[in-house]
Amino acid sequence: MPELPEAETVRRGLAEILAGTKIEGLEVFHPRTARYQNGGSAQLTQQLSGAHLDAVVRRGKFMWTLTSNGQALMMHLGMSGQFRPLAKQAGEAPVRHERARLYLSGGPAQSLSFIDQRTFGALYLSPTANTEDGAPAGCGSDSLLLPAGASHIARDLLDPHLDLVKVNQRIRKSKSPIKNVLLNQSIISGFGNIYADEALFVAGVHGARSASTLTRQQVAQILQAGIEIMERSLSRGGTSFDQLYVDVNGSAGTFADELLVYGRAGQACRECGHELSSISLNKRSHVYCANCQRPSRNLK
DNA sequence: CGAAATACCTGGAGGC
DNA sequence: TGCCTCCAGGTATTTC
Ligand SMILES: [Zn+2]
Repeated sequence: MPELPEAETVRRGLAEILAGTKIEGLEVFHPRTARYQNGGSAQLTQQLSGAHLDAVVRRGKFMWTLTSNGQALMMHLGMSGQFRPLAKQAGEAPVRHERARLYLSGGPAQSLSFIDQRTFGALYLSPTANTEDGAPAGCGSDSLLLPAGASHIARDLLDPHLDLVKVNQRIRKSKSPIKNVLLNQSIISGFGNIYADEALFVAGVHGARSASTLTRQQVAQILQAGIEIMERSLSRGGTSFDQLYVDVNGSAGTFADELLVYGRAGQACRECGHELSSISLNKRSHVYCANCQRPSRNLK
């Protein structure tokens, strides 16, 4: 499931494939992939044809590239999106789960396939505006132009312009379970179910605890754990838990075997040996160690 | 406004 | 072997 490290791995691959190229054509094989596009796949195809592409930028799990018509081409992986340069010719039948295909010139790839089993991913054009804080919109470019489609997304933990002090305060204003707050992309972006569980475990905080009951130091520990885990995962190409995630070369990430709690319910805690528990939080599973992560207060 | 519930989608896994 | 139900999850939308 693509979260920040997986999105950044893909962004780096996409940057080499897309930056400086021209879109010669576009085919959309599944209308849901263009569901956020005004006018749907017909408009997307029409407006992208002939467009020149700039750098590939990422904020949280949202990626985009600025186009020569003044918009941003948004590219979101959803939970199973993959971008693959498969050297397809126009008219060639789509491969399994291929939802859209770009035809390119001026770069290393003649085509780029968007493959997305669960169709939670999306391609669409969005207008842009300068960031309010005057800093670059995201990772991958110095441009301040932030797409409207990502304007509600907070800066992420690997963004040098993230204000950790303000984020810490904002998190502790919420009475919601801390894990729900971490998953709220308008407060802090980049976390998904995997890295939220991992960061909470490392910080020794139970995900069901109300964020407002946590100390500034505890929230700082969670955020610092998130930074370190995401950086380590990124250095290993991300987490390929179930093969739905691969990079632009089709390679899986290798961080899955370093996960401490995600997907390990019922197994022994790698810190203390206690059997890991799982509860439902926000309709998502939360795996934790009842010994290392106390529901109320915690002293390790 | 914040926050919670709901819908979307597909295929793997498990029960019978 | 086939059919059924449950589960996974990022995000936009709806509801309160
Ligand atoms: Zn433990």
